Amino acid sequence: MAGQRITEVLQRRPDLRFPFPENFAARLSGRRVTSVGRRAKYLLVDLDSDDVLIMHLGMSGSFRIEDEVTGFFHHERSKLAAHDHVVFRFENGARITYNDPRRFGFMLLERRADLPAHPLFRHIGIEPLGNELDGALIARAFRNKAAPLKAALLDQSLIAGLGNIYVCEALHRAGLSPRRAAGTIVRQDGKPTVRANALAGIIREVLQEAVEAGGSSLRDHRQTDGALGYFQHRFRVYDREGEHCPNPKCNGVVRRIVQSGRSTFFCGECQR
DNA sequence: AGTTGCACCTGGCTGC
DNA sequence: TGCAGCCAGGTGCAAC
Repeated sequence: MAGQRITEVLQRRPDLRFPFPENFAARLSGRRVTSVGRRAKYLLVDLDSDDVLIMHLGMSGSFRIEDEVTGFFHHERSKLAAHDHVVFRFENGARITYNDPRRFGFMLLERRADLPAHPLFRHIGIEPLGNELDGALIARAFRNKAAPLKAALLDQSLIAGLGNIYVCEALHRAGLSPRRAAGTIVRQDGKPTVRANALAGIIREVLQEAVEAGGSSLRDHRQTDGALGYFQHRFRVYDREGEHCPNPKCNGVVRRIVQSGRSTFFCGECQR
């Protein structure tokens, strides 16, 4: 998308999770994309109109990118699949289609200058792959927190971008129980501990490995070029209920429990 | 203020 | 083969 001009936008229903903005297609058509970025799990597409297209994939959203030069759609221009909700066409002939069976994703348009104060972003925490994440940050964020570590790590207002899979994986690697109160891995005075420092490093490590592996293909996740991600083969606990704990020094079995309505996979033996 | 639970949807899988 | 029940990568919001 970056650098390309949007020639046409097809919006096939009035809403996803939220209603589309007024005149959505018209505000995008003819605009050039100046840059593409991300904040937490929100995709940010900057336009030369000073609007920003904010997109979120929810649980089941995906983009299909078809290049007129190499793809087949040149000959099947109008072929749309079930749950194809938005189609962007570009000056260079490429087409990007947003598909989302559950429609938990959304698209919004906001003025660039309004983003920092926008309700979606105002309370968003730090980027886990940025420079701010370290033991000291975790110490500050988790100090006096009674909520379980699982909930604290999923809380986007503390660290922005960790989802259910990567929280489970990070806690296993760190040897920390998802049920332990978050405040118990930091000192009363808010100074970092060995555990907090280690957890910060492990969070980075898990995310970097997952990105390098192209993400985790559960049912239908693909990279934008259609390739499958393969981080799911490196899961140590996620979706591995009943399997032996992969920690070679541990005789435990991976368990599944439910915390705040979400599945948590962990080993009760080596995660304390 | 901090937490929890529900709601939003469709589809895939399991077990009867 | 059909159908009910459960589960799924997320997060805004109402209710405690």
